[in-house]
Amino acid sequence: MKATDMTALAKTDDWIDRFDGLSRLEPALRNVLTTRSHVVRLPADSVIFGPGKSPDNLLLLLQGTVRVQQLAESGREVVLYRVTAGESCVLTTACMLAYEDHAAEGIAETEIVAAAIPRGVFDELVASSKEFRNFVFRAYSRRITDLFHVIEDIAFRRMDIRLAQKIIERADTGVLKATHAQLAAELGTAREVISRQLAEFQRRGWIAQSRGVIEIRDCDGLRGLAET
Amino acid sequence: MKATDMTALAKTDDWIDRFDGLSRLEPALRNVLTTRSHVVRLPADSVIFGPGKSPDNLLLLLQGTVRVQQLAESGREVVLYRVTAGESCVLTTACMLAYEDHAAEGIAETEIVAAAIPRGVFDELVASSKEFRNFVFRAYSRRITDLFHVIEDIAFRRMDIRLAQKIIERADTGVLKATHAQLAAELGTAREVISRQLAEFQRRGWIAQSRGVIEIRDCDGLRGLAET
DNA sequence: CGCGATCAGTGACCTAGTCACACAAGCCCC
DNA sequence: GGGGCTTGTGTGACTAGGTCACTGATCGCG
Repeated sequence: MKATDMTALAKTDDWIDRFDGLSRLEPALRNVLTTRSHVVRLPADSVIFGPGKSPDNLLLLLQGTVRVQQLAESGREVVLYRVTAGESCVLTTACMLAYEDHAAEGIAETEIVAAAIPRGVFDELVASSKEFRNFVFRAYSRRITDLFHVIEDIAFRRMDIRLAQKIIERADTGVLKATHAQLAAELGTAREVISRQLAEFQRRGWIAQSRGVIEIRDCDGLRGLAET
Repeated sequence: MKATDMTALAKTDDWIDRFDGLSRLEPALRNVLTTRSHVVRLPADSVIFGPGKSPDNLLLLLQGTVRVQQLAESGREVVLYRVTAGESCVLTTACMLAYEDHAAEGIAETEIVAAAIPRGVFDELVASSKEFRNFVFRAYSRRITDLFHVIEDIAFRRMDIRLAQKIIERADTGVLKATHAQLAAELGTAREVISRQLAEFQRRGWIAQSRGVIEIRDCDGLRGLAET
């Protein structure tokens, strides 16, 4: 489905059903959602929020993915989680709406289409609908679980294992388009570390590499490591 | 103020004012809170929640502190944040209420006194009060900010700096009672690393050590490192 | 006093992150 | 199609941090 189709779809209330938990909203509230939220389209690489730029809408992603990452002064970064179509950005929104400027930012990885719920409407829905509250708290819960997982990974897991997992996770058709530097930012490490690990994976025949591209040659080999 | 006093206090609605944002609750809602929540006292080292043990009350801490930490299979751990008197445990509660069992647990560091708000009352208050909603979302925000900070620390900061900060932060009167193993768990590292760093701090005359006790001798020295 | 439990110190070794490079591949633009 | 630029990758030497297998020190307690 193309973005233009989504824009049309958003005029009806059908898109609500893409969001786990919102499908059971009472008709009146569906109406509130659809009439008082608007659809936005943003090009790839847009900064959705970031230091000094907090959103005042709750975004429900209809299409595309948003990457949320943490930046350090040193220039290093680490990806915290991704928001995909059918998910909401509650955490960061509510987080922003109240507190200090922190060093996390959300970036559109692809062109995105989203329903933007103004803060007032959000508040109204939270007040009037148990379903919506469940939706919101469930979304929070999911993100926080993700964060816990990230912390566990960074603090306790070996780089080679994390890298193997990441390659498997992000290589659609056995091919992953990413530079070593991008993978390093993804995992919160240095580029050289990735280069060395990938060289080892290649030596073992698990992958083949060329500039900006990693091709999986032996998925079982990778998986064997990843599941250690 | 002793715990017994707090128990008495909790019978009036005064304790509400200890919680940032709840002080502006309308009288009717204050009443809901005080009549339908009960005060609990738990001894030090109680497990408030953990794998396989999710709370069904929202706790508002009146006295004591709760440590929330992440456990790894390897046995290593890391402290995520602490909940202190006048704060709530929203994050973990709401987190638990919805999703999978994860590897975080909350432990009473001291004897604690808390107001326990049943899930139903929580839901009712979120629905009926803008103040309460703000309170909840602000609490979330704070915790998430803490988590972001933890991630930044673990991923990008040097151990010696983190250790120096932790010592300053947790040494009340210039003295910190903690074993090397406890500090290691606090920072998510290994005991040996802490031992070596502390030996170095001692060599520089910043601290003095004895079994289970660290005494600050030159706070400026420590601070100089911590603020690097 | 003697004994077990807990706490701290140490050396050898491995993994990860840093620094300073060299080199290679694509890209543009005459 | 040969310069020059930018971006991506490879490498060696070094430091920081984590693991393992110990030893010795200290404490509590019967």
